[in-house]
Amino acid sequence: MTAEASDSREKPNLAAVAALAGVSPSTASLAFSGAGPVAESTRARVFDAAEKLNYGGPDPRAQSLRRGRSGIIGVVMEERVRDAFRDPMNIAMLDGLADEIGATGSGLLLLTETGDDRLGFASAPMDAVVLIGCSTRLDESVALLRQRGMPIVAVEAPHMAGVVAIDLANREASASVARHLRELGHKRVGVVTLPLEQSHAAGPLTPDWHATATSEVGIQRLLGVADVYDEFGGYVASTSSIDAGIEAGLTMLADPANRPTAVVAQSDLLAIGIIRAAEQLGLAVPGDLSVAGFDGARIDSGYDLTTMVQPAVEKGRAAGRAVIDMLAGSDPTPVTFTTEFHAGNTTGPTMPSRSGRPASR
Amino acid sequence: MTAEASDSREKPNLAAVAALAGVSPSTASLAFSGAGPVAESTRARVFDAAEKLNYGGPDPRAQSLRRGRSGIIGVVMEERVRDAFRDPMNIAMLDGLADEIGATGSGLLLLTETGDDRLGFASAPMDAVVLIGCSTRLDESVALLRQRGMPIVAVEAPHMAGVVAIDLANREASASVARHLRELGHKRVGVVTLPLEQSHAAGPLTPDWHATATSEVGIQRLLGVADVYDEFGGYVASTSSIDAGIEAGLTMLADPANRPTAVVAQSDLLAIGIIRAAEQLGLAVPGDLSVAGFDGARIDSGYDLTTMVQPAVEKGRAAGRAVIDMLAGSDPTPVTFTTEFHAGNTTGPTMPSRSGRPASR
DNA sequence: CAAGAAAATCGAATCGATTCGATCGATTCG
DNA sequence: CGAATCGATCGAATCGATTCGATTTTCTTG
Repeated sequence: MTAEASDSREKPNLAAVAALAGVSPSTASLAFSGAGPVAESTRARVFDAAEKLNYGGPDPRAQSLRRGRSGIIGVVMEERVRDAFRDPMNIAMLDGLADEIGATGSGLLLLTETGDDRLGFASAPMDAVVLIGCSTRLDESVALLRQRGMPIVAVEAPHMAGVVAIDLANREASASVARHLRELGHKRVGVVTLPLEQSHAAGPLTPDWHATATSEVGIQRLLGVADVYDEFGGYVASTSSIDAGIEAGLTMLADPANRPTAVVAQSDLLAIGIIRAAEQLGLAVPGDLSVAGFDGARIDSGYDLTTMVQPAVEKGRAAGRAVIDMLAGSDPTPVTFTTEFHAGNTTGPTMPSRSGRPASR
Repeated sequence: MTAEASDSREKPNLAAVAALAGVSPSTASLAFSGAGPVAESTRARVFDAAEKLNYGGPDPRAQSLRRGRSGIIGVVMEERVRDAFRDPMNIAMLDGLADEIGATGSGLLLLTETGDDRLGFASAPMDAVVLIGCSTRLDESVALLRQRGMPIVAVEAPHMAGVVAIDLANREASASVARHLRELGHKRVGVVTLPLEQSHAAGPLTPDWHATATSEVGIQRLLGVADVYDEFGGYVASTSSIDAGIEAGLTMLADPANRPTAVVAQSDLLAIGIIRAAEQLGLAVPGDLSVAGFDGARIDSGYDLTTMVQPAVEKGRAAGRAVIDMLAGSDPTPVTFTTEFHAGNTTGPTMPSRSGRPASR
């Protein structure tokens, strides 16, 4: 009986197609996948049957179970989508990642770690995971993933066993900027950092920041400045954005008697914000205040920002390649990228006779 | 024999855990999923066994086959990641989408339609697909998806049967801006459009644009201007970015004798670019040139841009809700959002005595 | 104390495909 | 002409879990 051939209500499966075409399911599978030898006439018959039944090809869910691969790479970002994508560095990294991953036919699954998702995101059918800009708060989830044998690549995260690290020489880079400012004669510098803790609370940098900070990037860049300056003021921004930079700037620069002559921002967005704040307060950049950034984001702002240019797209690429290597069975070597100093027009020598007395003792 | 209990090389599965715990696989499944009644002692035994075997919980691949759901929503964007995320509107939509989708425990699979991926992306294990800013070039892929019974939601795309549409009243919005400029006395206006064809080639708007254009958004916004002005010059930008706007501006404003007094840009990024171009050419905004944008992106530029504010996040949210509805079995009603006019300081009345004679005949 | 209800557990079918080894013809070669 | 080969196709096992209906155990209650 061919009764089931015209059963047009249920979703058709490969077996139904095979039955209609008069071949075995295995042959039909071969016809679709292209692997293995199938006679042209048979192939045609299978495709005809598929079209007749409105069959759209093998179910990816079943394929991924059988093959043990889903063709999906998870990308975990700490923040919500809106914030994560406001940062040009994240986008650049994602771009590089998408480039490499896309070439293998896989897709990127966006896993923003909002609230209670923490435990849940480990249950998505992915082949590997890339951690981008994540602090340590992911410990449990990562442990779960690793236990499952899932390849994990982390970009600029604290090192963890079994996790391939793609790093940036943040400390050295930050020290370079600090040295640049010292050479220009700056004695009083302020640092505006990326969020250091998962609370993302803004406020002055306290002396005991080291005890509570969890953000690897922020910590390293702070240490870089500390390598050059014994003392410096600081402000922790709530996020990497121009607005957060303005807020930080307005706070740091508020008191004329106690104002730094140079500010090191841990991102270009923050730096632009600080410049905006300076403008609002009537300070000239770099005349009254030098501002240096970090990233090399080339933000349209009317200034040529002094900054450390980091190869963000390359970082993403490297992460992608690491994932591909791991899925192929080989274990990739961790990579550490370096930055390049870019001298712009937002930093300059200290004015000899500006504020009364030099501040550092 | 309990020989297989200590087989520590292969990845453990639920059956192995159940065996070690001395229960049936079905009970073990119940213990993990939480559905169904399981005695506390049994649950503990199962979890112990799982830990002993290093079992990380049910395999998502198998779950998605059995359940028929993968917990993954595909997001198709026409451009590559880098370009797509440069546009604040895309990010805002994605944010709203992620918000709604994330609440259901699903994730977003980024499908940038680069090159030959066209056929491939239909084979990812997703439960539904959201098309964001896509032209008609996706026809084949969409047909394939629809054939497979996959729910499809399209934001501002040409309407297609079986695809839920989330729309914006682009034409009316664009007409509003045009009317605003007419009321200010502008006779010669220029339009800078988003890419109209998939080639993304930049260049002057030709009279026969209507014949080849495929980008719904660009078309509608052009028609809106045409509803108010019989004649206008135009330039097609290569993408929605400040740089593309600068390029367009420099071209359009190059010839002083044949220069519009007002420019309508189809995005805020383009508008900012045009203002920058005007500045470069020594034109004052809005003194010599009025510029209006579209989106309400609130880009930091020193200007308060006259623009149409669109609810981008809400659009994303609506798309998310539509997806959720469809997956729940009900069919959502299409939504059309409207924009709100924002009068900024980049548009103003025409100078009575600027260029010799009014241009339109 | 027996009967019925509720709770806990189990067996077996199922989701939809892939893939390895076996089978069956047809062709080729010695 | 018999044997070896190659191409095409098929059977059956497998991937790893979920879930429905059935069975057993436990707790009430008349």
